[in-house]
Amino acid sequence: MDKIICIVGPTASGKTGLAIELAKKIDAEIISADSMQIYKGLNVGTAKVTEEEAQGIPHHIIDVCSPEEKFSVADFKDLCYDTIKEIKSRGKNVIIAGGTGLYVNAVVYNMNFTEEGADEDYRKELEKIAQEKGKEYLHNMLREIDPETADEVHVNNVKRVIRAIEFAKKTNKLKSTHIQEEKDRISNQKSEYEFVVFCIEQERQYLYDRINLRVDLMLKDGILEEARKVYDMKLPQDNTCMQAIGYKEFFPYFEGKASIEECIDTLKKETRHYAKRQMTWFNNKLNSIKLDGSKSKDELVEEIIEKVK
RNA sequence: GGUCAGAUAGCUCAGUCGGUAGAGCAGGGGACUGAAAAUCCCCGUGUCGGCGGUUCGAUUCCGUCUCUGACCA
Repeated sequence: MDKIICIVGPTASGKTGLAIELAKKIDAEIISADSMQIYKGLNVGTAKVTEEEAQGIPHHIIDVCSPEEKFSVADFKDLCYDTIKEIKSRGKNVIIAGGTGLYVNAVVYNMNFTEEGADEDYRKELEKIAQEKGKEYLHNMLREIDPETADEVHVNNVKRVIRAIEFAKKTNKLKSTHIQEEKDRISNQKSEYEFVVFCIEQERQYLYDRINLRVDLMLKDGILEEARKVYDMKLPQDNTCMQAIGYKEFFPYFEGKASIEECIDTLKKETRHYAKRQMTWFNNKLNSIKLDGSKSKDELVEEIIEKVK
């Protein structure tokens, strides 16, 4: 099979299980497209596959960083293409499964990233400006450099404003120009691989019930202990691990500022909100074939194989 | 049984000195190229508990009923 099957869907929609069933059928290995499963030690909270669940199917791009390390889409894209090549060279099929929309798009649309990456020091500098002189001041800075991007990015979205200014400084190019070039390229140029994307859809209420239930199961599986470990690492606020859902929500409890019940409710809520954002992405930013999540795994596996033929 | 509160959006509540009402949360929609599980934007009509009365006009005042809570027996 030349095609590479991608399985996306919101959190708790059943991607992991479906990917494994499919992999067994078509002799494939799985690449995870998940920005948090990248990290070692974040297991229960990120719903990382267990050895038992994996049923011998190799999983890639999991546990490739330690919690204090930085990782980005660009890193993911390169690593993913290398991994695809490596799996293919062994004569195996490739399945990409994951919930990080941007990561999936980077691979499927073969997004180009510029040579220059993030400049942490410059970001800090710009953050300081935003704090001292205000978000409007920073946004105006961007407007002078790249008015088109300034129109696109809302004043309050400081992270994006910072990135756009940083982009212009580091690459000597405007972000708006780069994005436009990329859009033109994507519509003209084919990637070396053919990707077929499937998106699992679940009825909203059912998905939310599943999320709530899954959080309860995570508690039994020791998410609290895991969160405690992350808390004790005392990583800086802007560290990626500190942003993962399932950890930071318990910090108020560790600090005696909230009850455990309150933290659990927050965690469930944040997970629901996250699922909503994922659905928006998958519906609007990625072309996919929809899968009815209420069907059995076997039915879905058949459906996928049929459509990929 | 009696007294006193309360009953307004899915939830918690605010408010209208009488001119049919608004916050937070929940929920919904959206944006997205190196932090993306992040970050950011937009969205509030609901018999103002039921029935009567006063009034040009009641969710607001009065009566009564129902329900909930607290206290007294």
